[in-house]
Amino acid sequence: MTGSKTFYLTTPIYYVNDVPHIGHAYTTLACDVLARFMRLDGYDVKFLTGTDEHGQKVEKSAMNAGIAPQEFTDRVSKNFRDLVSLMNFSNDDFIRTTEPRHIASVQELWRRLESAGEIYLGSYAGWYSVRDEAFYGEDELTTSPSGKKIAPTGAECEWVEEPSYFFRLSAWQDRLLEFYEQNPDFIAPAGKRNEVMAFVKSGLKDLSVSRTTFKWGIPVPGNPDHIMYVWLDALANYITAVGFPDESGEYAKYWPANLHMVGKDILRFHAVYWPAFLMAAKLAPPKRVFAHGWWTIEGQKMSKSLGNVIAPETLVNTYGLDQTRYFLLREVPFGNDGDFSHKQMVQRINGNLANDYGNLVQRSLSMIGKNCGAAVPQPGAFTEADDALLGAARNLLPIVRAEIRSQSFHKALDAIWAVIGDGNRYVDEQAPWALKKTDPARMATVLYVLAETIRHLAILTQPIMPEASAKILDQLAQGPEARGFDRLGAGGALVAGTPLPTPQGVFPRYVDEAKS
RNA sequence: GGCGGCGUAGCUCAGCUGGUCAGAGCGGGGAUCUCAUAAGUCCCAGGUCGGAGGUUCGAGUCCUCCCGCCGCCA
Repeated sequence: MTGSKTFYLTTPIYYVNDVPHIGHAYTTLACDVLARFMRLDGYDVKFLTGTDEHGQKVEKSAMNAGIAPQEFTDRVSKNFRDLVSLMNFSNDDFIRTTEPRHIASVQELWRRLESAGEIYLGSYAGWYSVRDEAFYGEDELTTSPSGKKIAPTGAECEWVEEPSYFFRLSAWQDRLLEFYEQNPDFIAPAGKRNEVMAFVKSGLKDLSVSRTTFKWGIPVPGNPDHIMYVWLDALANYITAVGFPDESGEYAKYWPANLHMVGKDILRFHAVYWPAFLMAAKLAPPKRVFAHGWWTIEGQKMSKSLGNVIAPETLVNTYGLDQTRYFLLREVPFGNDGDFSHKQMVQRINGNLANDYGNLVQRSLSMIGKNCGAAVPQPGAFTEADDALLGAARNLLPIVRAEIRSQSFHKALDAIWAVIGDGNRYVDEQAPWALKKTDPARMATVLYVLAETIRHLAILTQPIMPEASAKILDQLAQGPEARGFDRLGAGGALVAGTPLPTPQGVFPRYVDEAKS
């Protein structure tokens, strides 16, 4: 699988203290589907995910748990590694920001920024609330009767000044705008791109990139009183994972990244700060950042207080793994916010998966099993209808490829499902059960066309639903070597006479227990 | 407050540079095949395309204003 075509994509590194929820699963799922697709399409793919393990809050949580920060993160980062196996993610690496490779990488990045004159030592001053651990702007504060400054949260603030290193972000405003202009696909969706550009146009201030108020982080080279700003630390994981500061090897092969997938809340860091850091360090910026949306649950925002946070495990256990993967990418145009509801999930499972896809496979394969000696039937000459269906199936790859590459997963699925619909219509029109008595040879041709169509569908649904698609391909006696996209089209066509196993249902209907 | 977006059939939404653009899916109603997971297929929605003006031979599709949502920024 080594070739000149490479594709490097990343999820954000997840804040290690979080408990994985549907949002984390969604982000990584989108990347997983893209990664699997590109691999099947012949690319040399590197797919990275991981955990962000530094910062004051981690330090405190560890203290509360009565253990050292490293031990604490070792423990909780497992939650995210478990998510990988739960969701059948195919990442090639799992990075943790506490790893030595990362510390070396970030410190080298710092040195390059510093030697390029992009970092200077100044002081960070402002109204600080110890209780909130946050700075507030003068205009956000109110004054109490006793003359104290009060934050919107009601916390008392004090004026503090601490030495801090700054990154000359203000100097990058014009170059960033130029970069956005020259790379119109750098930020997606388009609406988000406009927001980012408006933000940059409104003026950038130099960015504080070190703190002296906590210790759990990566020390600034040459001045260990300072701990690096968490985002500088976190963002650099993307180059750490390809071997930076070694710029040969994987770095040369994979960098710049083809895609950073992020939630919309962290777009600014990836679309403004990150390219600025990289360009300032004379490194190439990534090619694209995609900001996806949020999920609500049954119409309500997910929140701990409402108690409606959905664990990915719950979804998988309730509805099935591939069903969950399918739903998340089919239900909502990728990039938009979406709502998860039990009703819609059941609708998708029973309508799209069981009735449309599953049933097409089952009715076709079962007729072959019963009427064609459990082997791939011998086709005769193809009719116009046969060619139409086969043509639709064989033309799917370029359509699906274009959609997947632009992260329009829902459109890719729409295109595949259009052919599934064609397939079901074809069965009705050709009525092979009637041909069985009148024209067995024609029946064999019809069933062959169906099997060959299903082969295409199953190969193409592998990235979204790896397990279910594999089951279908098993039933067509297509081994692992016959499942790449290079086998799509007439060249990889099923060979008549190939013995087939007894077909089994792949997408069971979901029956609501409450109603039965 | 500034900038941007949105408001199209019950629901979720497609509709690029103005003239088959009044559509799809789901729900709902009706018909039908019987191979299949009580699955499939076919037909039916008369929605002033948020409101009011304007440009044009002609506007969901462009302009202005208003109303209602949402995002980003301050």
